[in-house]
Amino acid sequence: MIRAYARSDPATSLHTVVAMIDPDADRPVYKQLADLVRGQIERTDLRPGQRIPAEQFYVAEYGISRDSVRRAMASLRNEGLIITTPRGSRVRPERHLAEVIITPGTLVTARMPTEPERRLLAIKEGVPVLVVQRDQGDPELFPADRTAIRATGE
Amino acid sequence: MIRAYARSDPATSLHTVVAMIDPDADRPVYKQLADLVRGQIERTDLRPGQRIPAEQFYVAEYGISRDSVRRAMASLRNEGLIITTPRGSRVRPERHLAEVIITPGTLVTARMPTEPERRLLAIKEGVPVLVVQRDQGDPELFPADRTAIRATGE
DNA sequence: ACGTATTTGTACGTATGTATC
DNA sequence: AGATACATACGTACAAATACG
Repeated sequence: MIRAYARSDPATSLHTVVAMIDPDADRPVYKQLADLVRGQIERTDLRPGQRIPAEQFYVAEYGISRDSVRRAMASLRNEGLIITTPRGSRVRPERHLAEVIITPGTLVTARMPTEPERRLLAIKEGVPVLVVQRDQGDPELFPADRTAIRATGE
Repeated sequence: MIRAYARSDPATSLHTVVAMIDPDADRPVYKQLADLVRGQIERTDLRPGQRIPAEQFYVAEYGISRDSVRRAMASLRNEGLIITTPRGSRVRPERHLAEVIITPGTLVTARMPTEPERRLLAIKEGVPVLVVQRDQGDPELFPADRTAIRATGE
């Protein structure tokens, strides 16, 4: 259960329900914040491409440490839900997937790229690679945020 | 380039080449350590299933902070290279993949599971899910460390 | 059964660097 | 130049889980 309190803004007379974070809960603070922001993304309260509040916002809003905020954001990055740059974080934009055709016999797996592979292939955190092993040759790697695999009859 | 120094152990008369970490290098300390351990895993100096030294070992060995060690290990976890429990970390054991057969038309993508999905499906950090979208029905999820997709003619 | 040691997990603090607006 | 925001890196403290004597 997510705790909340109601807040009124005297300037706008708007009432807002603000989720709370309970430092004494069983779930760690940083996971509570991750859950909260993940929920906002899944409900599209935060839409693809939209800016996510700065770390300091969450520090001030919930009275938690920057460390906890950063660990929450790291979780969301690793889930592929947000993208972070030194200018801030955004909800990951909608994916446009190019299709790669595979023929019968082809084997497909997925794994996370190593950090050097990420740099080499310009892959963001939280994005797996599809590993396509065709009958003979070496496995080919495709970033999963740009690629879908389509099976054909021949 | 990884810097190193030679060390002699008077008790055993063994000479060892020990990699070093340069706090003044362009590459961050924690990435240098991640590179170092990743290399040991790729060269199978550290084998699948084998115990990885405790955080304190790296703190003492390289004179870096626990924070840096933990961030290096977090990187390797997110790359799916190691598994960490409250008792320590190990090189991820060899995968045994069950094959899932797909017929022509089927679409396959991959993404990282959310943290709640991970708990639900008992998926470890650094393991993507394969998303199999058959002609009609809902997408099915398969943990990529237990599943390979095989395309067939019909 | 019980305490102890080991190891990772969480959470706070501080400081400084870097990139961008 | 200054403000903003994230990145790195050091420190501390205590909690939780597990293995062992």
